[in-house]
Amino acid sequence: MTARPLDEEFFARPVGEVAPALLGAVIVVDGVGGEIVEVERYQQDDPASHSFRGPTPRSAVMFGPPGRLYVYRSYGIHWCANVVCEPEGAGAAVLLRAVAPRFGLERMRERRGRVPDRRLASGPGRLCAALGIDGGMNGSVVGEGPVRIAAGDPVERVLVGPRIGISVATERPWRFGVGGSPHLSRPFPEAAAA
DNA sequence: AATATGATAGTCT
DNA sequence: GACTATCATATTG
Repeated sequence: MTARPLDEEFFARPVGEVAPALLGAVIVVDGVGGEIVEVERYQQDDPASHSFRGPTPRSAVMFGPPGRLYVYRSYGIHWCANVVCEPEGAGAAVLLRAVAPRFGLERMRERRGRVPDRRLASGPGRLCAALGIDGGMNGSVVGEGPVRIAAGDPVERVLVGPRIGISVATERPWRFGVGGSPHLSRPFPEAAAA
């Protein structure tokens, strides 16, 4: 891989650009990872975002510099990982929802137990478990610590749809996926194409 | 295959 | 005191 590492400059752009651009990129944590195949976009003008009501102790990282990890606990059990976008203060981030396993498969299987490879990292909680991301990595700089993200091959078909697991702003089509990937957390409601 | 439910704890009102 | 940016298991068809 002669892949270009994605740095702060990449993530400083509008989250609406960064989110789909992250599809196909390769995330690796301590050598374990793969291709990003599903993400969601969040921003401050967004009732579903943790940044909606301004900075709080939890969401503070979202308002910090771009290119950092925002990790939070979900439903008391799981970890979910985002990458902060846009200039400092904006409160925008991209939630990493699914990865196609490519490196460190053995390690992922150890951490996830006996599940089919297609479900190793297909979901925000599963992804964090498989890659070993936890709250201790909240605020860490992508590219400087164990977490690396590199540009990947262009994605042939980008799927777009409503986000998962939220109860407000469901009309915003801010979930993005790699068309045809068997590693999506859930299928996209595809418009019938004939 | 689709739907239902319980686990579990931090965050905010 | 209510509400999650979820997941695994159980149940029903």
